Amino acid sequence: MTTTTPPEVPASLDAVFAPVHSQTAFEETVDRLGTAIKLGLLPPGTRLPAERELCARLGIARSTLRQALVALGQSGHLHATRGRGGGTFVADPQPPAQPPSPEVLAEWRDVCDGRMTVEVGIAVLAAERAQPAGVEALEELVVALDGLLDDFVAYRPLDVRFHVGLAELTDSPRLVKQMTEIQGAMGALISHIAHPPEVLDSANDQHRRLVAAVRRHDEALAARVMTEHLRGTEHILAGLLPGG
Amino acid sequence: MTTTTPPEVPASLDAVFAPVHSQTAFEETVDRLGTAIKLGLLPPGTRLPAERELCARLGIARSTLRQALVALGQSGHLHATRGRGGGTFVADPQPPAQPPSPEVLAEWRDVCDGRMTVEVGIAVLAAERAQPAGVEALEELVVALDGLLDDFVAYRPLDVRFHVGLAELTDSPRLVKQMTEIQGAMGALISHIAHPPEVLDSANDQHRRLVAAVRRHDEALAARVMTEHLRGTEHILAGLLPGG
DNA sequence: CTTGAAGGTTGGTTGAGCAGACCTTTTCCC
DNA sequence: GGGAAAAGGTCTGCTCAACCAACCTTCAAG
Repeated sequence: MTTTTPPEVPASLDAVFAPVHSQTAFEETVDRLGTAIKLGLLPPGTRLPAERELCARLGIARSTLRQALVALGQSGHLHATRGRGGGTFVADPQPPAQPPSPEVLAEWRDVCDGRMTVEVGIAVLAAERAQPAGVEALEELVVALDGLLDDFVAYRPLDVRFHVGLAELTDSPRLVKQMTEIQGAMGALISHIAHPPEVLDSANDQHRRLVAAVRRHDEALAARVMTEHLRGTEHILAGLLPGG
Repeated sequence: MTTTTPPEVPASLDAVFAPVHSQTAFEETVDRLGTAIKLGLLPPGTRLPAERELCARLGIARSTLRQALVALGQSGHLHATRGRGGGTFVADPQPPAQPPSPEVLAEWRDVCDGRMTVEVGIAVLAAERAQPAGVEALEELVVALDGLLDDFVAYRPLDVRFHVGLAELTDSPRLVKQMTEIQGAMGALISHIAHPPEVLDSANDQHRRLVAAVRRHDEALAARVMTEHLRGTEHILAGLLPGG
């Protein structure tokens, strides 16, 4: 046995030893359904599958699912009616969005960085693989968005659909999931800032150019337009939030 | 009340209702430490912090941490010595890597797609923000890698360091975490395929060009080189794995 | 006005995780 | 040589999330 001291763990590996946060089934369920509702993936009035079916699909016990449904009911996002023909429905109208918590605000730059990489990477991959059918669906969304420039509450769900739709062009479940997650994180940030029609008009113009680049399989252009598109939001946030 | 049937959930939202998999603290700990070891972030011989300190850092009970340490000990990745001056050490040498499971193989394309977006996005952001000091660290890694072209087992950990180092240039904890995760997923795929020196030489040449692009803040070029770099691995995998 | 499909309720069981005290081994240092 | 200190190893009891399996209540379709 030598007397050399063994190498200790360097400080650069803090990430490995960061606190673990074991997410319970209840928490993940609330999170998944909650973000899907807030993003407009489950529009107001939608009827969820019956509890007995849903808990089977989610792979959790019905009691656990009910905890989540009750929580989302108390926050006003869901309501349930009993008896035959009843069910659990997405509330219409939805409750007003909560202002972002200090923790969310503290890491807004990190969220934007995550969005930048995910969206740019997806834009490139989508440009590489896009099929005409998928591109046309996006073009329809762009047209629809043009009619909603003065109503951000209506604009936003379609905007989410556009970005998720872009991810779907990559034909990769993992990327679709990442996109919805990052859009959910962004939603908490941008739902409380003003979006004048000029801004949305400019944003949708970028959508249009992005679709054109994707259709032509121009990956570099798609990346550039997407960068510009996201930078717009970042600049607005930088002007309004701390640390900007 | 009208008689219009409420909108049901469309089939396109399967992702929202996919099974939840509540990860326990034990599982996440094994996963975190295990991948850090397998990636070489914790090199053989490294001494981990004492159990009492580590469980505090991880925010879990000592008994839970010990479960994880015991598990990693049984798989041969860790070994512990008792008494003053003892501790828990990363095993040297490490046990041979396990062949990838069928589940991992089944989704290898999805993993590669995830890697493509994460790495390309990070390359762009790194090119935008890189500081000279960080770039120099990467250049040193490239030089070191040049000397290991005929020894993949030694090459790989430094390769991981290179890519994680690139992520660190973005100064975003979230992106560093994503990079380590995707590298861990890749490790399971590529540790069992042949890597002749010519391939590694070519790969490291791409590293070199990537660093040059990052140093010059040439985002488009960085994206292009990174795409080429990753495509190399994909082609090799496509030739060896099902569904290629 | 029955019946079936839906949400709502209850109680018991299991197991992960926690807390903390205690034991054993080994080395450092007076 | 003999503590004292520092490390891993063990044990016990508690809490609470999650599960399971019934059973109850409501109410619209037929």
